[in-house]
Amino acid sequence: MFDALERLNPSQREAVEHLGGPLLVVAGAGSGKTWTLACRVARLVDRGVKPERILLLTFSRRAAREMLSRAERLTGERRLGRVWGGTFHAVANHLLRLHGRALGLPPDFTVMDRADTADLMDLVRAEMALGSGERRFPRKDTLADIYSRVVNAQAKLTDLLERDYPWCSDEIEGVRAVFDRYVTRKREQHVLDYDDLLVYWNALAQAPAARDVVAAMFDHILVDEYQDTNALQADVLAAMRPDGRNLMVVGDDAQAIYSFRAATVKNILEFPQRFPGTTIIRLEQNYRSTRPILEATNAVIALSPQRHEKTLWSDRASEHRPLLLTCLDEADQCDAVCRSVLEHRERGVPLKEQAVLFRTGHHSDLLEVELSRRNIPFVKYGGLTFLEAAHVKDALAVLRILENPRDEVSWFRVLQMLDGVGPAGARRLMSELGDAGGIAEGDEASRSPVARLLNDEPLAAPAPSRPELEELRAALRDCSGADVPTAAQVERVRRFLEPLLRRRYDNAEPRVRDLEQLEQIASGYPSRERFVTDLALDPPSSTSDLAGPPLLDEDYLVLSTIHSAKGGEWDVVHVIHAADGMIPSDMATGDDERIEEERRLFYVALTRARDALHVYFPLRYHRRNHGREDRHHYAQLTRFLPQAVRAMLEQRATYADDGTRDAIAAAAGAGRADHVDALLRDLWSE
DNA sequence: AATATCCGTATTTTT
DNA sequence: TACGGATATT
Repeated sequence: MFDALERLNPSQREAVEHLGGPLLVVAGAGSGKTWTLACRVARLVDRGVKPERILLLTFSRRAAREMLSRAERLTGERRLGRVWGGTFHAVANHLLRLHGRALGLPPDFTVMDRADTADLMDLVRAEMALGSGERRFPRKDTLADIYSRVVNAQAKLTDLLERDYPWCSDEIEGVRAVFDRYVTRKREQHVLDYDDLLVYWNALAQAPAARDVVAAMFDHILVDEYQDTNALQADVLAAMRPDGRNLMVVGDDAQAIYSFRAATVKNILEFPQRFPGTTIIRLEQNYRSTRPILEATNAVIALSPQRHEKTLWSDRASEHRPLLLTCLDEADQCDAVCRSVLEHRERGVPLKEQAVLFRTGHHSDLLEVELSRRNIPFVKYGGLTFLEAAHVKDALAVLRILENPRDEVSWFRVLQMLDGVGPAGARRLMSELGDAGGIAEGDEASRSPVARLLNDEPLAAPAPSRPELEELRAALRDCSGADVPTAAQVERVRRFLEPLLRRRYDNAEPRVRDLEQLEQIASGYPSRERFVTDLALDPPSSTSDLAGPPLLDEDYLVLSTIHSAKGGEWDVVHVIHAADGMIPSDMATGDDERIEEERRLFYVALTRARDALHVYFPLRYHRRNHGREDRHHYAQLTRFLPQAVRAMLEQRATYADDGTRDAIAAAAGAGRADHVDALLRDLWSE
């Protein structure tokens, strides 16, 4: 412990040792933030603070685990597992199961994920016949977006619609009505959405009866990645620690990349005003990257018009500048990445110490195919669609009606899987089940919809659905026994679903295998409740989470969306698709705010590199789903690498310098006039 | 009247 | 792949 403290620089040590008033640590990329937090936790315990009285709020459960295991290595104590570590949402879930009763919240609530939220919105939207008028009304995903932003930003609907959704402003009455009904419905059903978790925590921390109990549970609160928290989360913190005593937040406004989740850098910028007496510490020495890499990344963020009040420096000398590699097209880019990865491996950098980063999940599709072909193992973080696949949601819906028979969205889903049952039929069956008292008060156990199904009560189901309905009954019955392990329940549900999947899909095999995978995941859980809650709050974040342990001792390359790479670092980082339209994503090119967020995103990607940074730019993109095979268009290098920044990079191309290719390179990389010529050429090049 | 099915379109990032 | 809208089928 003592050793570790010696190795800290003075600012880091101050952050570790600070006691008393509120503390804001502005920690630049690679400035040893995680290490400092881990040291602080270790030091607090060393001083006699009980681990279970420390609350460590992080951006992901992975980050909490990582920090706590470092702290354990420091103190040599195993007890740090008792530190309350995790996301705001996961911590809220635990606190509300313990103390939610004080707010009249049933302790057996279930948690809805984003898709469920949208589905419930859609149910309400359809009931109120809002989609069928002659005017267009926001879709379910838009409604869910708006709702979530209003709650998380603690904004007025009117203002938010005007500012961020002007095309929906005219429908404000309808939107309001949908929200009202949506809230009523989820209350009746004992379900909480993500936003509710924070809202209720906030209420709990302010409720006269509960306030003292909940706030008094913790002696110290530490928050990581504070630049990516939202107004509601800041309110929760203020409610837990009105005077900011023993409250520490760490973050970097230059790395704010979650405004789409209503996060706001205001939280970190205005922290000192909100908590008077704040001590501010800046961590400006970068230990991660070599000097040439840091110079380039500093240059990238310097072009941001917002002020970032710090300058990072490094004393890690190196001759190697970051590489900007121009490739012919995506296939060429894949080839270049694979070759570079293997070269680095030959020179002693294991695959695990290398990462390929990209803007969106599917940017790695082609690369994944190529890696498999060349037998290079990899895991992918972010952009996973596993839980979004219809058949996985179907399976989970069955488990969820067992867990919470009032869960309307799940019922709706399950009933529609039956042959001949569509939205209208599902609605009718539900009211038939519900009328008997399922949703009403009273003797719930015997009258819930599940109970009625189990009791073989007759239902007016359409003829083709009858046999499947009987199968569903059998499956529910088998799963609701007293000691059926979670994995066995998933297995039973899979057996029920298999024939339905084969009926619905041409090639059901991969889907059935997905359900086997789900069974694998379930086998790690002690209860169905923990399983369904965890899938909502801490879904598998990587393909290795899905594959299970066998991969763990092997070496594998890391593929990750930039968002999921937050907080990570690797010896060698490959950033692919450095083209306008990819980064910045053409979904985000509307207003300056969003462009600036894309710039920070690019900055986050670049600053993950310790020793080597390679940026790849494909000149041509083939338009796949667009009829003709060899249609393509020329890309422009990302606007975040203008000439002044490029001068700090080593620029190369994958191809030999013959005239034609030079011309293409110039056209795509340089001025707009040339770009126009390239577009012209595109007209006859096919 | 309700469901199945086909076709074209548009697909960010995540608790 | 999911959806919205249209048409075909039960």
